[in-house]
Amino acid sequence: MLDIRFIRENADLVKQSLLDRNSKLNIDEIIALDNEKRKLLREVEQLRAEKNKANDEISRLLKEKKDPKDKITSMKEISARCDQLDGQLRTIEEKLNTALLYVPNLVHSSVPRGTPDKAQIVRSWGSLRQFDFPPRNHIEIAEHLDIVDFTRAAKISGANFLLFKGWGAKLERALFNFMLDFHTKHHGYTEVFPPYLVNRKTMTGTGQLPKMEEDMYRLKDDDLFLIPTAEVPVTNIYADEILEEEQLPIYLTAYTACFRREAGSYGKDTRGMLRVHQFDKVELVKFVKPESSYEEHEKLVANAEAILQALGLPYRVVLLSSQDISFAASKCYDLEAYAPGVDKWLEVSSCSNFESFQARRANIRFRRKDTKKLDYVHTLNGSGVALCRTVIAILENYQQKDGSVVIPEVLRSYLDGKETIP
RNA sequence: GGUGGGGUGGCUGAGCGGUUGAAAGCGGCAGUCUUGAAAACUGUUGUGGGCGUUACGUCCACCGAGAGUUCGAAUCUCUCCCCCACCGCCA
Repeated sequence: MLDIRFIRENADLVKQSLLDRNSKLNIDEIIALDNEKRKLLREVEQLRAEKNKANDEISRLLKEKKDPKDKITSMKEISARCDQLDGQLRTIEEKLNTALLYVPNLVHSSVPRGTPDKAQIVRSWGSLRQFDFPPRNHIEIAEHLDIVDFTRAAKISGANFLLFKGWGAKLERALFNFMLDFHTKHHGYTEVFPPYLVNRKTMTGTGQLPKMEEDMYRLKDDDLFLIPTAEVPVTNIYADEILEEEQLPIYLTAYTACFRREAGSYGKDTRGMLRVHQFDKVELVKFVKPESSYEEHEKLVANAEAILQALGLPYRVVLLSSQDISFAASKCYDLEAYAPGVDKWLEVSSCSNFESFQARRANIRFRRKDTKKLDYVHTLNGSGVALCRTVIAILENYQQKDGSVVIPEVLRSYLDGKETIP
């Protein structure tokens, strides 16, 4: 969420940012609401001040054993007027607060403006493998090795669910174990294991609600939501808390399953393993001081890249354009691993700086040591990395002519020392 | 799910209709003392917001959340949420 005062004082800047995002949101309506709110607030507060004074008078009269009847009568009047105005004020405040929850974050100056094709490939790593046979795609490989059962997954849950089997299931487990170990050992992250079900407040804190409710799995009876990413529970760990400056930066990593309805995303990419309703992901979350958040962002991306490098998967780093970054983000890099079987660059990580957008919503602050003042932290997160598509990249990059798949070296200790599947 | 007890400032904890933003203690900060530190003593110490001639002043709000009673609510009533204990169920 943006600070209403900031919006009021920088209306043109906010409008330009909305244009850059191709958002149709009307900021003038919000500013008008804010003006109306402040006007009412002034009136209400004036009445309240009168009320307080009258109350002191009554109190004094009672103490002096005098009759406060006249005062009480006039106080009744003030009270009634106050209640009426207060009601109006509350209605406006509610409208304003709701409207503010729909305003996306400002776009950082380093983000290329324009449509998604304006994204910039910042760097690439690894070389694309030259095959001496036509590479198969991951579906063929997985079915041949009998490590994913698409048919039975559909039977027990529906389309776009996966059932990993045998070495497929083990590979999945090996991957997230390896990633968690890597980030905790080499990158200084603390591992957490959060709940998969979260409440409405938590979903609002990171920005999924109220705008994207349709994309979320929701348990109606309890008003709980299945997390679409560990970002949601992990970022909210410090909701409504005040951190000390010395505690920052805080680096957390978590493995969770992620659940996405992706309502309306039919068509391409839905077959097989590219877009599924449940997938595994290791997430990286940072809480940092505002002045260092862009530096921390670059480090976060490097942490995610290290995983792909360790796995030996060729990838590229893409700086998303203003119309492609998510609602809550100021700046975002995607990591795309190359999958030769489908001949595609697959998004396996998305690393964003949210600046104070989420911190403001979730009310995560810290106290500065020198000035003793409170300030919102900056939050960042990135996948480190998302499985499923990483599995695809591994299967397609490491496939052999005979149909087997070589296991990346770093994973072997997690797989009984095995070198190939089968 | 049932019964009982609770939710007050950074923390512990008093207050249970009228100068209570809230006692006291701890912690934090500043000072005195000290070669320095500790101890002791003294002072100080919340957050958010409105307005203005904006290093300041002033007003308003905030005692889990919301509604109600009342001239007036941290204090009384109701609803909800959360925590603790015990019971039930259970991996």
